[in-house]
Amino acid sequence: MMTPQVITPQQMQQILQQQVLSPQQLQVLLQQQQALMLQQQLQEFYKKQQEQLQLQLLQQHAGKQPKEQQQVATQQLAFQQQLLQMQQLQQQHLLSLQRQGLLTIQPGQPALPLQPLAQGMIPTELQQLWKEVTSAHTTEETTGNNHSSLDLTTTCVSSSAPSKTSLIMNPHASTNGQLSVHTPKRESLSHEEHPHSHPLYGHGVCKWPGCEAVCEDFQSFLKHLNSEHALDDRSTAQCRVQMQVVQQLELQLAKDKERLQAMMTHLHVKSTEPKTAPQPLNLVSSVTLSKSASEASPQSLPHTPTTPTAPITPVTQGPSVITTTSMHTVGPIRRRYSDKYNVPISSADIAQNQEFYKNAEVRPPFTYASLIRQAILESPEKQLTLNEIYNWFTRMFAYFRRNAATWKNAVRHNLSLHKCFVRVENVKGAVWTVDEVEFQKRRPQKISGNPSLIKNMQTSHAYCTPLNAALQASMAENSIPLYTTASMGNPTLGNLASAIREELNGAMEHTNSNESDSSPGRSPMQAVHPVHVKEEPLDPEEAEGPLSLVTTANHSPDFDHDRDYEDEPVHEDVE
DNA sequence: TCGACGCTAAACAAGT
DNA sequence: CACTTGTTTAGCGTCG
Repeated sequence: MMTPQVITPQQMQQILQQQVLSPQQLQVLLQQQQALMLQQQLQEFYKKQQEQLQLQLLQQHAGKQPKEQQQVATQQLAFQQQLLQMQQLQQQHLLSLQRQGLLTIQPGQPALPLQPLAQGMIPTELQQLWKEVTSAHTTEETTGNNHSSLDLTTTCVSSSAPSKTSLIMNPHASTNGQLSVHTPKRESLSHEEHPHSHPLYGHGVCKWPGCEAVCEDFQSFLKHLNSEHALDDRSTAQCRVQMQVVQQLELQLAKDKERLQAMMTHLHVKSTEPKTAPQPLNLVSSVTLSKSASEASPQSLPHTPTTPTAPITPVTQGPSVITTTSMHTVGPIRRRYSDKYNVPISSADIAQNQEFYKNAEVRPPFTYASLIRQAILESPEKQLTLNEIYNWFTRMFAYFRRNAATWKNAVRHNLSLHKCFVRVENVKGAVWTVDEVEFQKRRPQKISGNPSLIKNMQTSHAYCTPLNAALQASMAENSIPLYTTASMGNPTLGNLASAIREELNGAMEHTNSNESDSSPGRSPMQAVHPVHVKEEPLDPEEAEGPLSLVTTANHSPDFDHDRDYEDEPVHEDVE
């Protein structure tokens, strides 16, 4: 961690899951990783550019036209300068990274960024080539620079490769017109309208990449711009770098937008359809509810939209972009996914999607255990009677308003079977609580202890934007794979993420305040002592783990009103 | 192939 | 007796 290296996603996962780092450290780590990635990208770009230049030189080697000798000379010089400037640029970038504390470069550390320039680029050789070639040098490099120096700032970034970007954008621009807005014309217009809101000028500083020169006012900035960032080779090189950056970002954005669009389309169809198509495949066929309903019906029934948390892509399908949505066609996959990640649905998560589940007879992608746990944890006392659990199910999910015998049986079965559900004898009968120790105990083991599982997690998310480190830790803890930045674009995913964050915040507060919140010592486990404990002999490790209730602070007030505690007597006399 | 896991079905017991 | 609650077993499918 001291010596910055781009760590593998797996390593990142491990770090996150083992939680050996504090959130702050994680954040720093993430930023460092980003910086390093950027650095590597730059290097690659430089390499590419060099290769391109060489290629150009070679290609034009045959058809040399001894013309414009003067131009050749100047361009040759410019070329050399460009090399120098690129090196400078790299160093500047590195410096800025160092300045931000994102990168620490040891003195002895090999100068990463300078290598690509040095290798494969023998100046004399190139000069030779250049000499022979440059006459016909009408590459895009020059065509792209046919702007006034003042113009350059905007044209380079946004319009120097308009064909390319627009090509990328086209398919998506139509989906939501935001991208089409991003045209050079508009930008330059906006500059004219707001002359003092130059994108390269802000907070009295020139925002030219790697510059950061202080400019008292806008006029001095303009002067600086014209003098320091005139149309020269350095600016050109920098511009190209910026172009590359922008293109990559746009590409990424385009991908994400496409994904988002597909998801939204998918969800929209889903959320409206269910009502109009009541039980297309007769879910009521009493028996084999799950098989008929969740596996067969989806063909006509909307697939569960809840894929939100479905980051895994077990099904190899054509439209890779929408893998998460299409995987719902098969019930078992949903099941598998949900139980594997043991999705701890937070109140907020359900709240975000509650309308959908309430109205659409779509099977929620959560296991019974998860749902039961959620139901219990949502209750103020963190305990529910069986009937209350039933009510929660039917209230929250339209899907559970039919085939009661089946899923109720499943609920009872789960309650009895899973150690994490503890039956507690109460004044007015028995209530069910969640043994968080038990519940939390297993999942981390599952994940952290099983490398293959880690491997299976989507690897890219290790480089996601600096998410709240705590959030990531929470995700890891909850066995929820981290999401890529792309995935975060998904509204439902976002919901989940925010829900987790919310949950975590609550948990944090909970721990920080040392349970000194509204109900001190009101832990259900303390409130009533279980009279019935599942025969499971207590594992020695079971008692350990002060994390017990920490992650359960997901009680959402949003749902309090919704709960129908006919008679919530469980205001047990706790003290 | 095997074990773990979840879901469903069903039998059974005890209590209301 | 019917119903609810709770336990347990069995079979099946999926996944790693």
